[in-house]
Amino acid sequence: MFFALKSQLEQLLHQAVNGLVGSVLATAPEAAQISVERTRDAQHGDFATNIALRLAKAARRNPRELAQAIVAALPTNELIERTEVAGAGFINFYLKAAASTQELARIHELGDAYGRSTAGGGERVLVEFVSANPTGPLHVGHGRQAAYGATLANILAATGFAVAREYYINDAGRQMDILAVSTWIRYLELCGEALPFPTNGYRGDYVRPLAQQLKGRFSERLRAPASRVMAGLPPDAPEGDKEIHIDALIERCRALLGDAGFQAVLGLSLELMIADIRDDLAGFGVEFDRWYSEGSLAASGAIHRALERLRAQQHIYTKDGAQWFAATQFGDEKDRVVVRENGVATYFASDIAYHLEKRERGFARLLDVLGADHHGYVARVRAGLTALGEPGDSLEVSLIQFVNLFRGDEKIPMGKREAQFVTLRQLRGEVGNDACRFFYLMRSHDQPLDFDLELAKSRTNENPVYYIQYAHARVASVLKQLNVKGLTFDLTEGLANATLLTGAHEQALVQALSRYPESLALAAAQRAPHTLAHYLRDLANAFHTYYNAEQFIVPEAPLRNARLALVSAARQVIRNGLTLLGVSAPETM
RNA sequence: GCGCCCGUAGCUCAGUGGAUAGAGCAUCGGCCUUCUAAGCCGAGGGUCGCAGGUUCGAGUCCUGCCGGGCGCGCCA
Repeated sequence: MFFALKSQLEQLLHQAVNGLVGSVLATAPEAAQISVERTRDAQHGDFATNIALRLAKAARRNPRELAQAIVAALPTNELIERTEVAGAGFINFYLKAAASTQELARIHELGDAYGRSTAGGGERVLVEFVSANPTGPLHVGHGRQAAYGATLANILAATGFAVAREYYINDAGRQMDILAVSTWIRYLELCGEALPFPTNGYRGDYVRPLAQQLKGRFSERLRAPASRVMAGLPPDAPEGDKEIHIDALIERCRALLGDAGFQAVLGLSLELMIADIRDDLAGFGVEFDRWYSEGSLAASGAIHRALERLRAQQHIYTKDGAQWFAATQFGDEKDRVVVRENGVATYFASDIAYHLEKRERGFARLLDVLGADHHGYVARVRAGLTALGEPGDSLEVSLIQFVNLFRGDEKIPMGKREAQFVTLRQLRGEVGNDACRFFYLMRSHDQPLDFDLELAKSRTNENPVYYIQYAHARVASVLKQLNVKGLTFDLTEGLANATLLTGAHEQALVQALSRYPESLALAAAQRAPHTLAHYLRDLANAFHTYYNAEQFIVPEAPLRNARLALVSAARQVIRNGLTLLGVSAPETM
């Protein structure tokens, strides 16, 4: 069984502290309190714990005195060189060189699996992300959600959770009707009809190919004369109301095409939009286990069942002709409509049913990745789950702040209308997947992101993504040079001579490598992929510093192999980390 | 008005209640005859928005204020 250095020390500390219960300590402290941390300054050793400071008050002891007692109770261990009590009552751990060599051997032994853990205990987690309406192509904001969700799912899977990735398709409701009408109007134009495009329709160019496909499949069988389409319709904006106008247009479309015809237009539009989104995400390295249709919830009766359960618990009441869920009783700020006056269930009703269904499928933890503008939604969905008897904390939401695109100093407007550069596909095409994923991930998700296209495209030292990839490529290049010189790398000899790696840069690099499992665990626990990006930057820095300070391919075989064992371990860890981020680890650059 | 997120170096941002607050960029000065200079080394640069509070200890937790972003539909 593999344990990271940090958890090995924590186990020792755990034993020591529990050994003092009954004598020095009255009661055993919570396990979470017993932790060790990396020191910031080598003066304080490799790891340190503040446990004595935390327990001093309850134990009615001087912190330093308590620290001494804990140190005395610490089991001996082959990793620890010495311990000391320092400052206000910290316990500092100094590790033996053997700890470094042991870690180096582990990296080579475990390879791609180095850093992985079973911390999640196989808990089933459903990560739902992107879930953008299929009424248009994905934009740069969705890209950030895609990068975050996919990477978080990777990180959770690597730390022992049973992860499923899901995209919820909002394929029911009025927005889809509007898409269908938009396609149809463009289709009529292709057929030669002249008619105004509705103000509230989807005006983007992406609708035209949908119309072309429609015409290819149905020829002119769905054609209606413009005069019949427009006859007697309430006026569009600016004279009239654009909402009333488009609703009337939807009804006219249904009347002229019949339900089957309308469904054909809608179905094809939806199918093509989803295909486009799926293709875009796949091209971005983002795959889902399931694409879940909102419409299927109504069809399967899931919405009806969820509402019946709420009704049975007396959590639904009628007011103004609509049915309301008493969300305020479960922590929401106001009650919410679940069935409108016209008898149609709301989007929120679908969402309750969907989240309930996720729980029924056996997911212990529901992790929703949403745009920051959806934050008002969290309380009501949680209220719904709670009312249905599900634990409120089984739902966890990561809110992803907005993306501002810049070209140098110039901000690119993101208006829906004629914004010239808004889609994820265009962004990927311009800056490339690697820079794209990395830029999305290098900032904390709860911080708005300024995405500078010039910077992301630049192949210079200003661009952080290449810095990490370059470290990886450099190792590959060193090993290539080795072959050119007619030498081979003997890993066994390298590991056997790892004690030769005593230089400051070598120690720093080993230390950076051994932090990887901790970094991964932290990224998982905090749902914070950006911490992994920062870690990889630090690791690359330790490598580049070493690279510039020492020659690896030296004449003496033992030292050469030891150094190659070290740098190839660095290559392995960089690759492991970049893979989780969805960034490639190139052999050459 | 209410709710959520945020305020840290000139700029963009890290910073799981812990020891002297850190990176990158920008600025200035060094390093290629040597495994890829997309690299390395060094220097300067801070009232962690403001004011209280909790704590042995606060950039981090609590309250208030100031400033910014987002949200408050029988839309999705």
